[in-house]
Parts: sequence; structure tokens; C-alpha cells
Amino acid sequence: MPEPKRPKGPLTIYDVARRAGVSIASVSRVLNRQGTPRASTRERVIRAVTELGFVPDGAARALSNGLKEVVGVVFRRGDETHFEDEDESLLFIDVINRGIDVAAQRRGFDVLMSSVGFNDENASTRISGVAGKADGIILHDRMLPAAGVTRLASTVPLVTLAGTPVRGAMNVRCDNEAGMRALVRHLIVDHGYQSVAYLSGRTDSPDNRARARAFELEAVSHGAVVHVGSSWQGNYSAAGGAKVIDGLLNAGEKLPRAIVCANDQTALGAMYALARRGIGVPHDVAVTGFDDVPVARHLHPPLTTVRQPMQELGATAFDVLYSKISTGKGDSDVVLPVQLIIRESCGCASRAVRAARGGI
Amino acid sequence: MPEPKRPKGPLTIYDVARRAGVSIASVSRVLNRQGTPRASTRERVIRAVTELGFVPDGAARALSNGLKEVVGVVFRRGDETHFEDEDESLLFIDVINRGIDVAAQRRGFDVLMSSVGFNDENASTRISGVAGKADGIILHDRMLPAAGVTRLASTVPLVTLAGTPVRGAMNVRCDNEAGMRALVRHLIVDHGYQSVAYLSGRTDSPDNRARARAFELEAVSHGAVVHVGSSWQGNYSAAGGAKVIDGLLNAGEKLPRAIVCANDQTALGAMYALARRGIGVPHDVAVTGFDDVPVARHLHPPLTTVRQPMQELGATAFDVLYSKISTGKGDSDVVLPVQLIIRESCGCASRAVRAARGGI
DNA sequence: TATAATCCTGTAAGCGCTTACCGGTAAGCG
DNA sequence: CGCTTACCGGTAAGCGCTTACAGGATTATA
Repeated sequence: MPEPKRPKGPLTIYDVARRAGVSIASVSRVLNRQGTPRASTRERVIRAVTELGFVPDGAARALSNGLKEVVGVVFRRGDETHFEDEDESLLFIDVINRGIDVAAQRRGFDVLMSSVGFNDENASTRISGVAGKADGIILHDRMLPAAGVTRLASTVPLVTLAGTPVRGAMNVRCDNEAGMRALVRHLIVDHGYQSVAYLSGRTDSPDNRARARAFELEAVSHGAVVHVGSSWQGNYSAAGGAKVIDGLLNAGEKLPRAIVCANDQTALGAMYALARRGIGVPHDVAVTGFDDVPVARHLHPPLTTVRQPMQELGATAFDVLYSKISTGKGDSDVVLPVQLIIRESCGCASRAVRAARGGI
Repeated sequence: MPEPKRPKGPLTIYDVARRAGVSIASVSRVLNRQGTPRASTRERVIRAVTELGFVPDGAARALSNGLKEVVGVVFRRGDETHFEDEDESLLFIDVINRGIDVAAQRRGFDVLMSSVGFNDENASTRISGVAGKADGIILHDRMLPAAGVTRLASTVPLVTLAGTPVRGAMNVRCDNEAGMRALVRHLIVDHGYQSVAYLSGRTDSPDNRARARAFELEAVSHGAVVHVGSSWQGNYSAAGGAKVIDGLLNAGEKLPRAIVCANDQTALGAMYALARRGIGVPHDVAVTGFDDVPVARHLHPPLTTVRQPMQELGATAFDVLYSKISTGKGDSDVVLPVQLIIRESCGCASRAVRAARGGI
């Protein structure tokens, strides 16, 4: 008899018990290595399990011992109409998610992902759905208004990855201010650029606001001419960055010596638009990013940017959440350090370039 | 009274029922829009739910009605020792996962992700864990030997994303053969290259084997000189591609006129290694990829490659799985078409380049 | 060999939710 | 006005698993 016939629906622990000739309690004990079953019992159970290909039901398990071993992660994605063009926007979020995943593995947790469209109204419905299936959840930036976060946090262990923490919820973020200050200082002090612009991200993003503020404070304090405002309004996407540059150029504006972009995507778009007009980077205009997305080092010229420890960000978010889930307490605002990554788009020359210019 | 005190542990449907002054059955019915509760009942329940911030437990729900509304996805990641350098390898898998996610949303499913290290022995343990928490699972390439897949598939609805289908499981894949034939034909017929090499991927990958075979067949049939073999053995990574080129060059080998890489990562590494030696692409050696990863168009020169509809691949995998879960049957081998993407690394000139060369 | 101490193992309760089933109330009809 | 028909809403069973509790088997002690 090849396959032991499996009559009604999926296997249960009762099927295994019957086959092994023991009780369901014994099966459970062997499966969870609790107690000290007799060697013969253990063997019979294990044999039955493998012969049957039994996989215990996670839902029943979770219901019974109050732990799902699942962490929910919710984030925004481009609207699903365009399959192709949103590729770029994956990167930042995905790297964070990978960090969450790695940390979760260490505790035997799995990660339940759920994305929400940018214009999706019922984000909170989706979030509730995930919350019900997980022991705790991690919310990427701009998922929910502050009030909603606070409310939800009173029901479910909750970590946000926002620019600014919200009352009641735990939060993990990067030190935007320090990174921006270092970047601006490099451009103005080290390179001597006298006019600088901030090509902003979405206005509703706390990260963007923090960066914009730090940018302006630092640039002004060093006496540089600062370009900001509605004509410099991007939206975190490459298309947005390119559009700003095109708009400025079409209006006949003179560009500043350096353009500080809200993130790497925006810088990518800006550099693309500049190249199309024949404007040299960094020779005519310096461009910088923020995030240090993987592609940043492959751009031409390689992008000077501020690295956020993205994977660590995710890992830390999980660790904080896990601590809350298992012990009931967790840090409410963790700030991770960032690092200025100097490549060539700011005007610094790589060793190779320098050598070529110097002859030999 | 600001917060209605919430005594023991998380809220249950009983708490809501008590507060609304109805039975748990009514609460459940309102929550699931079943039956036709009286308007007043409905309102009282909804008010109680929002006041309490109640979120129904997914595990209990799943246990009760036999549907978790979760699809598991398992894939390999680089070993966790290196946080930074594995960034590149995210892309391919992540785009597919995004496709799964989008399709899953449409059915109200969420996606349970679980990655497994390349050298992780107990991959099957991890997979079982995920299987228990999901209604069905999707396995990326090379997760499990064929026998294991067949076994598991007899217990859980299962879709593989492998180069070749396995008995018992459902499979979704791209048309490697057609893509490779078109690519080779372009290089040999359109460009007239007489010597071509295949810089391979991992030998244990069915995708790689299919591509290698198609490459050789097509190249030979057009009378080109073919370079293959152990000195052309890569591993799907950029580092692997660079290492092959370095090895060949250090050994004093003469390179063929065109190098067909097993995937884009490999091409990226190969181009990097060639650039370091001052060998021009495509002028001295043409290089092509496979996959059309997002960065491919940003390389210098932009990479000629074969586009796999990766997001669609993921979406299709989910759809097939969903059909199996809900109706009990699903296609067992779906093949998606690929598309040759001609950019510049093959020797074709972009319009911009052509214009520049032509004077004007 | 009788009795106590130790181990295992089985029985049954309960996790939070859905839903079949049934009783009660309101509306419809002769 | 009494009886049928509808319609709601409540009670209770059961989803598959873990585990407290207790009983039977086994071994140690006298």
C-alpha cells in the first residue's frame, strides 16, 4: 500500500496519535520536546509523523498557547496600476524588512507582510487584519495618523519606524539631524559651495521635515545661500526629482552649486534630468542623496549620501517589539546613528579619477 | 473615565458582547457581515468595537473556519554574517515577492515571509513551520530537493518557482529557452559575433541548466565558437562573475567577443572586472544579462538582457495557489513568456549615442 | 513480597471564534 | 383575534492543539 489513505481533510494530531498507538498528549509532547517520553514512545510518534507528513496547525497552536510567533509588518507601496515603474521604490523598505526578517528568525518568528497602496483609504482595516494575525506589528513611516497609532498601540504591541515618535507606541529611527548636518558641512566647509538647495521629499513625512529643518539650520549657520520652497518640492521618487529639475530649468532658473536631495531616489532622478540637459555632475552642480540605497554606488558619478543602517533599523525594530511581547516592556524611542558616505557626486574625486587626472 | 479598564489580557469577543449588551453570536455576525442583524444591534456592536479597540484574533478565526488567509513564501538569502554586501541579491526575489503580495491583497490574503540561509541545513524545518501557519506555500527556486517537494505537496497546497516542475507540486516559471535563443541569435546573427561564452550560474539551479543548454544549442546551430566549462563557472553573484573574468585574464586567456551571463548580477560583476582591466564594453567584449533587474538600465553601458516578468511571476504563483486552495485544483505547470531587452552592452547604440557619434 | 516513590501517559478542559440549530417575538393573514 | 410565517438573536458545539491533573505502570526500598 503506497499511500496510507487520508480520508477527511487535513491531518490532525489525532491521526498521528492513532497511527502511533499513543494519545494526543504524547504526540504533542514529542513534537514540543516537553516532558520525558519513553524512547519507544518518542520513536513511534516520530515515525508516524514522518510517514504521514504531518504538519501541526499553527492556528490551533497559537490559540492554545497564546503565541503566534508572527510579527506583522505594514508598509506603503506604489499604486498597483503600474507594475514596472515602481521598481525603484522597493529598495529602501525591502532592506528594512530584510533586517526584520533576520532578527525574527533568531526568535523563531516569521514575518507577515502587508502592503497598502498610497491612496488606499482603508489602511487601518488592513492594519487591523494584520494585527489580528500577529503577536505585534511594525509600521513603516506614514501608515497612520498619530492618533490612530496611539489607539492601536493600546491594543497591540506596536513599533513605528517614523521620523518622530508617537505617544504610546514604541519607535525606532535614524539620526536624520546629525546626518544632514555632516552632509551640509561637507558641502559648504570642505567644498566651499556658497549656494545650496534642498530638494525635498513628501511634506507629510516626518523624516523629510527633520531633514529639511536640519539642512536649513546648518546651511544658514554657515552663511550659505539657501534655496528651498515650493519649486523644490519633490516626493521621494526619481520622477519627482527629475520633474523639479526640469521645471527649474524650463523656467530659466539658475541652479545652485549643490543640490541636497531628500533621498537617493530623488537624487537619481535629479541626476538623470541634469544629464539630459548636458549639465555635469559634480562639475557644474553637486548632487547628494540620503539613505545609501544599494544602487547609489553604481550611479555615475557614484552618489555621495548619508547611510542609514537600514537593515539594523529593521532588526532593532523587531528586537524592541519582541522584548515588549515577551516581557511587557520595551524602549519607546530608539535612535540609530547614521554615517556620511563620501563618493564622487559631491565633487570629491575617487582615487581612480584623481590618478587619471594627475596623469599616471 | 478616560480608558475603560481592560482587566485580564487581550480583549475577546465576549468583552465586546457584554459591552454592547448582545450575545457573542451577534458580535460575530456584525463583524463578518453575515445574516441581517437589526440596525440597532449592528450599531451597538460597532460602537462597542471601536470604543474598546477590539481586534479579533486571527488564530481563533482561522481555527474555527479552516482558513487562515495567509500564504507562506520561503526563499534563500545570503548568510547572515554580512549585513552590507548581500544587498544586491535582494532584488530578484523581492520583486517576485512583491508580485505575490499584490495578488494576495486582492483576495484578502497576507503574505508570511521566511528566509532560509544558503547553508542552513534544516530548511525543511523552517518550511514546515511556515506551512503550519499558512493555507498554502510558495517555494522559490532551490529550496528543497525534488523528493521533499513532492512529499510536502501531498500535505499542503504548494507552488514552486523552479526552472523545472516537480511531480505533485504546481509550478510557475519563465520561458528560459525562448529568451536565451533570442538573445544568442541577436548576438550572433545581428551583431555577427563569432565567439561567445556562457558565464554560468549555480550548477544546482534548473534555471541555469535550462539557459546553458539553450545557449549551447542555439550558438552551435549558428556556427559560433562556444566557450563553456569549469573556467566559466559562476554562482549567480556579482562576486562570482568578477572572479571568473579575473581568473581568465590572470591565466592569460583570450576573451570571446561576447559573454552571455547567467543573470544580471553576474553580468554586473563581469562588467566591473572588465572595466578594472580597461577592457571596453561593448567595444572589446559584449556582455549580456538575464532577468532585467531594476539596476540593469542604470549600468554603464545599460545592460542588454532578457526580461522575466518577475512581478507577474509572483502574482501568477499566488493565483495558481489560490485556485488550488479554494477549488482544490490548479494548473501544474505555467510558463510565462520573456522579452529580449536590447540596450547597449551588446553593442547596440542608444539613440543618444548614435546621435553624438553621427556629429551634430 | 508488600509498599512507597517515580515515571509516563491518558483524559479532559479550554484557548477565541464561527455557525447550526432552536426558541421567542413581531408581522401577516383569514 | 388567533394562527402561520419570517426574522432575529442566543446557546452550545466544535475547530486542533497544549497542558493540568490524575491514574496506571514500573522500579526502588524494606
